[in-house]
Amino acid sequence: MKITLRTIAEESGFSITTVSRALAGYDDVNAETRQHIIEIADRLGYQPNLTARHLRSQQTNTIGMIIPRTAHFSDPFYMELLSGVGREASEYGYDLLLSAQTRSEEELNSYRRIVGGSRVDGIVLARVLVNDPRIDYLQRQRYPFVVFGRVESGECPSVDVDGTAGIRQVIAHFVANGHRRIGVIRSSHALMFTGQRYAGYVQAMESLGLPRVDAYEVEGNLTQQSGQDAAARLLDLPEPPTAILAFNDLMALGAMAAVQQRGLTVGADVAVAGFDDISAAAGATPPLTTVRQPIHDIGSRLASMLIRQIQGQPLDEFQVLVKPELIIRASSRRR
Amino acid sequence: MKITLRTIAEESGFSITTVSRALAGYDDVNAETRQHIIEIADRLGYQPNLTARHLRSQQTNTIGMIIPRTAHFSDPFYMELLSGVGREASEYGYDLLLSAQTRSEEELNSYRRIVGGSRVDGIVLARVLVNDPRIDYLQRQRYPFVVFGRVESGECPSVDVDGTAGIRQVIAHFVANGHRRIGVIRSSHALMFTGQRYAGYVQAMESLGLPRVDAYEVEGNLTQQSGQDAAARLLDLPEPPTAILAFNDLMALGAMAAVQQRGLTVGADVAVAGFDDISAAAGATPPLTTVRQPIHDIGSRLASMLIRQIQGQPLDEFQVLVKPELIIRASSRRR
DNA sequence: TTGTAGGCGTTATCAT
DNA sequence: ATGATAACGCCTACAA
Repeated sequence: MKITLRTIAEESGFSITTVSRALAGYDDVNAETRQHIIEIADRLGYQPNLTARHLRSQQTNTIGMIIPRTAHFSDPFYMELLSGVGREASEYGYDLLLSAQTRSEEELNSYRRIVGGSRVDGIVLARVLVNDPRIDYLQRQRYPFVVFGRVESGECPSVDVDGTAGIRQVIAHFVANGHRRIGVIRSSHALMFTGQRYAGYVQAMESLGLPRVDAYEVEGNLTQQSGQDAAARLLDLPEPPTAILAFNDLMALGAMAAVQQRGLTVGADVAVAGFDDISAAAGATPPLTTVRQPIHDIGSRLASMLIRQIQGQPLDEFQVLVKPELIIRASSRRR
Repeated sequence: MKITLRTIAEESGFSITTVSRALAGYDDVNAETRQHIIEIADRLGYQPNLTARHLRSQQTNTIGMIIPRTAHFSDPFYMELLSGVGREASEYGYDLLLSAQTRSEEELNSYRRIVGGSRVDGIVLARVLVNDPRIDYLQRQRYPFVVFGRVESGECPSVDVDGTAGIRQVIAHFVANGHRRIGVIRSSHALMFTGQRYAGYVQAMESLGLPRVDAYEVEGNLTQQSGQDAAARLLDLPEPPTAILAFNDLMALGAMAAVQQRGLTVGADVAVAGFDDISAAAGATPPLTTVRQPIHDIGSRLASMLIRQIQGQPLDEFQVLVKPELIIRASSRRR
């Protein structure tokens, strides 16, 4: 049977009000009374009903993350982000609510349900789209949220990595290693970060005086499989690229698989590089050259920005831009 | 401003009750009335307050996992389990609440808070201890929960891997490769699975006629660092083991590092094997021989068992035992 | 077909 | 120092 304030009130003979205040530590309660009440509460193992408390206080001490169905639950990017967010949230005494769309649900509806339903106090958003309807929605609702990425229109707290600079570094590295035919497996232009990374590609090619070849540019959907398929198309070209740059690590790992499937050696025959530095990147065979974004730390940073915002504290920095770091590993070295 | 049933009631001129029933699809509402109400609800973007609904219905459509502080949030074991649990939960339309202890909190208190506070409808438990106080607590509360692992006393739904058989296979594999001096980095005997895996070790050594040497047996705490330290102690012995078996992959990876730090070659000079097959295992250099437990799938299985239990459906199997599989990779092959 | 009333468990306000 | 009352937003007997 559930122990509520009422149980303790009846057991002790005091009113629910007094019990509530005694347990909350208010000082307008007789010391003996409090003692007595606390004793009973302990004996009965009272735990306040959090749902009721949340309803009453209109806050949940919980922040939320919604995992898109496309990313599945095992996308390492989300998992690392998650671990950073969760870690920091727990420092603040917040719980983390994870929600995935139910089978038939539209993604935006998940947000409506969770946000409109006051299920959490704030939301962490990742993989921002160009003209992201989720952001429109959250802004209109004036709901606390933070973004992994960047939002041009309007201000919302965000942390992003300079994808343009990151990709420029990769291309420069390729070229320094003698590559001139560079293939790109980019992500959809619907994604915000694609534009930034693509700009890095364009800038680098121009400043290095290399022509951009249409056929060297293919699109993947961020999964490993899509990277493998995309790389296969590149390698099937009459004059295939000698270096392949994928816009995330998962696709880069797929590209390595495609290269190896053709009996070619990654690094020696075809250089491959990615973006993210998920933990599988360092462990791959050969280890993957990539642009490191400290996903875990960014997650922590986002969580603390979000919680500060929820608690009405001022943010020291509103839009954080992290410098990415090029991690050169064997996948882009001529053996 | 928040849109509630009341808002719609006022806007439409009907009572809150009628609005509630119209939106819930009850058929004792005039078709026109319903139409009208739905229209207003849509226009205002009404979303039911989930906290209120949960309080009223006494259930949250949420299952919980509590991450122990010792494991941190980035322990790959928990992350993989999490992804399995989350995936399946979303199939059932359940959300997943993650909670870590707050700084000073005892682990059991996290359970008291979440469970006693009716924050979730059920709990997934991992890393069971011998005489686990959490299980005592949950059983006394008659709270729905499932366990990754095994519980001897009493019945609770669980999924476990046959650790004894798994470890026996590893030892047999070592011996078949000519190893006779076998070091073991085991986990604490406070953990339930340690006993099972240790039994596998003892059985294998006896049946193969090898003596167990006290000095070849060291303890780690499941982290990579502890594995590295433990392996260092083994390698410092006058007659160090030629094969090292760690009770989880993270410690095995640490052991590989220790071996390599001494300028020895993993596989050729010292064989190393682990347990779990976390994704980093296949990616390690060299790839790690390990006993595979399908953590992700087990997580899914657990979630579905838990939710069925919550919904009062009968379970087809109560205590599931999964056969583990020995995955032989380069870390245990003589080059 | 619609509305009134009560309660889920908590906390805040206002009397006493 | 203590208690009665109301409210958070929802749902559901029961009454009309």
